[in-house]
Amino acid sequence: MKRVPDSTVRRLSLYLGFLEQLEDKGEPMVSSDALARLGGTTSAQVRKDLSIFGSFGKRGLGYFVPELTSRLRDILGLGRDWHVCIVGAGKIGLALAQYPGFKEKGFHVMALYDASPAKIGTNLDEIPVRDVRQLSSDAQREHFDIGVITVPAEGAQTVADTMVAAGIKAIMNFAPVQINVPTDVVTRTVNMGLEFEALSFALANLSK
Amino acid sequence: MKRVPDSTVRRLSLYLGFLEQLEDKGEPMVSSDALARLGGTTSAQVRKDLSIFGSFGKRGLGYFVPELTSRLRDILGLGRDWHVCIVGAGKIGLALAQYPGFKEKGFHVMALYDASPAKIGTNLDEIPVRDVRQLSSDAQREHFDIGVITVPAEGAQTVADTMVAAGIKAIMNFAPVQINVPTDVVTRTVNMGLEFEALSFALANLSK
DNA sequence: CTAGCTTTGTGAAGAATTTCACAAGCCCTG
DNA sequence: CAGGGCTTGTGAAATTCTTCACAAAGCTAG
Repeated sequence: MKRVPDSTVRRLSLYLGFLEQLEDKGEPMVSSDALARLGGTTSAQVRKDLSIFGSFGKRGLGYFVPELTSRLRDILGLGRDWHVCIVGAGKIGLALAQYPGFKEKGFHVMALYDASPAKIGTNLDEIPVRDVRQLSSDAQREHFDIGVITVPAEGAQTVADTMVAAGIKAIMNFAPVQINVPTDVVTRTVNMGLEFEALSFALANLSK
Repeated sequence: MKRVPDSTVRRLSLYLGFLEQLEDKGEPMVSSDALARLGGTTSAQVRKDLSIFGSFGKRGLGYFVPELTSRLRDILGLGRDWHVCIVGAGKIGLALAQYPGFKEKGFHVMALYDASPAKIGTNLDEIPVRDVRQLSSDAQREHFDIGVITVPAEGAQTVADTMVAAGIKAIMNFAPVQINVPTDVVTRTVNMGLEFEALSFALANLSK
């Protein structure tokens, strides 16, 4: 299969968002040009992005909204439910666990893990908070697909190692450090510090 | 001035993080190769990234850690303090306001804004929570450099419009929608949904 | 059924970014 | 001070990603 640029995957997610809105409004068709305008890109880009996976449109007409929506869901692997565990029941961990758009997309937070005795044993909207030392054994039994790391920088690599050992193949890292994992494990790091520094750079260079 | 690729800015932030660690450890020098390994890239890439802004190294030796650290801080605009306001005192807004690495980098959260009467008037670690209707007048007086949007999708564009009208030139958007602003205003959207969908895509296509 | 309008799908061209590869420069040793 | 060992800085090549441009195909009207 052809290599898919990361930027294409990002845009497909965006298109899917717009398509879902259009579907709610009952729009039957959409053109690549309309999608492009919503997503801040060009119609050629939209068509190229889609063409990697097949040709889903009708010439002269555009794309059927429900069909394209469902195709994109499939492509992005959103047709099924993913089992998620979050390690680190701090501010960000809890915010994520309660994020409503999350479950809607099929990401089910099965459990939170933490090291603090004060938190272990409590519940957050039906989601149990467990001892992080249980993670290893739980992961085997509960088949977590995605592990989310929301612990401070120092603990991130240890948590990642535990997740890898437990057979988790996809890790979302919110700790502000690089984590190392085997090549068969996918990671994404969301580093808010980086985003703010990019803004700072842009501000500092506005007039140049 | 030469156009700077977004990917380069990202990497510079990463390098800066590593340099700060090296500085704490008291390392006097670092090579492009060492930085590359820490950041998961190549030494040529590191040198190209830096070469956009000048030549900071010594051939045969590498880079002086304190000097390069300070140069990168300057380049990224981290030499000064930025005044930040956060609109939306929900889970994510509060988590951000309390994020410790934030103030260290010079991003000072001056105020939180919300529409809920229950929250308005309270304080969070010395940060006041104010009525969102005050934002416009406060922004003029307090010279916010950066506005952060952490309200639900529906309200994001309105908040962005208010920020633009108040003269804010940089907006960080955590709402899962595109926001439109004039070209002289910089925005970055952090869309966690998108990140998770990228993971989902990778998982769904692992074996292919 | 034909003409005219529209929009897709896609090679080819163009632009941007990354990688290569090597001369230039610095340090150390003898 | 000459030679060997390193590492930077940077044009040139290679690769990746985006934009262009147009033939192919569908729909509508007459």
